[in-house]
Amino acid sequence: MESRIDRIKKQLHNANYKLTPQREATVRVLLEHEEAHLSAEDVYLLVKEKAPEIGLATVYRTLELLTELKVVDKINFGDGVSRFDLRQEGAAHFHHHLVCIECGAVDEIQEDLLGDVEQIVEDRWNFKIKDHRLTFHGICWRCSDEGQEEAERT
Amino acid sequence: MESRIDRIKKQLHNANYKLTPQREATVRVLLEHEEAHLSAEDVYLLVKEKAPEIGLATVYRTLELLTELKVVDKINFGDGVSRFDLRQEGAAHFHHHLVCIECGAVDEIQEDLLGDVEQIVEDRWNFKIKDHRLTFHGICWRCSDEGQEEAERT
DNA sequence: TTTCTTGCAAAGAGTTTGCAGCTTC
DNA sequence: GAAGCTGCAAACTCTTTGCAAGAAA
Repeated sequence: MESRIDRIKKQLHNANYKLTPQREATVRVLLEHEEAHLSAEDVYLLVKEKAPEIGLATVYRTLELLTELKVVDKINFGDGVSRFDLRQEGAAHFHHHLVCIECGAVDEIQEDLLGDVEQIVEDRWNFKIKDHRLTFHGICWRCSDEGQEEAERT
Repeated sequence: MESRIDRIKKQLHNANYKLTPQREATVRVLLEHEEAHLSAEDVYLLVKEKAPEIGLATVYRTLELLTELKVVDKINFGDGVSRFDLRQEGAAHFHHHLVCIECGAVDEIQEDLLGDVEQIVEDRWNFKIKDHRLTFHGICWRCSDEGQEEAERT
């Protein structure tokens, strides 16, 4: 069976790029931290653990490349850094995020909840949708549970 | 009748801030360019036309203040700059955006299209929604009207 | 060889901060 | 006169770029 990294390798080759050791190390870090929403700096530090000679610029260049090939999505939660998310294979659209304003946790919603909404937007605004970004800000289940337990305990 | 700027002035006073000439000039620029999604630099240049002595830092500080008071929303379309949007008065939620990947235009959708979706998210993920950000990326009506040949050539 | 890729350091862009002077109450 | 606010310049953070050296086809 073909592994995920093999398929990414093919995608690179198809676009005339090589899967160098540095690029492979970067991709592996992304695969090993799929739901972590890592910043470039995060990725750099993690790659460095295995391949200490790598430079930050290479990580940036690799992430840019992967974004271009739509292997990852570059996202921005408004905290000043770009974060990178592996795109689900075969996913037509980008997944959604739940950002907790209490603890900062970011959860993912893989389901596409926007089918109807997109239809409306395309028809009513005559806008051909290629992708979307949907983020909810609020209180996650962990934080609202915590409050409750604490309330119950006392 | 009470003007919009009066209401903003009150909001400031309630939070123990003053509406200084510099702050007023900044707010006026925002009011005069409501759908423009101005960056801090844009605002600075526009304010400068009327009040040339103003400093960029003051504009940044004012925008930060207005964001804190929820008079404006700080948004980010992934192009490296923060943009500032006056919040509709009385709007429970933030409006949505259509970003054209051809020409870069940003249109607004004031309607709240997410009622059903939010209900699902709150129930299924046990997440208390406070706000949301929804942006569609695609081709706007202007570009699909005029740029058809170019799109087909590639 | 020729082309692509890398690491380093420097540069760049956007934003924030320290501080002395100025307003306002 | 204390507190808040401003303009300026310097500092800071994140990201990109120039370049010489290295790896791969």
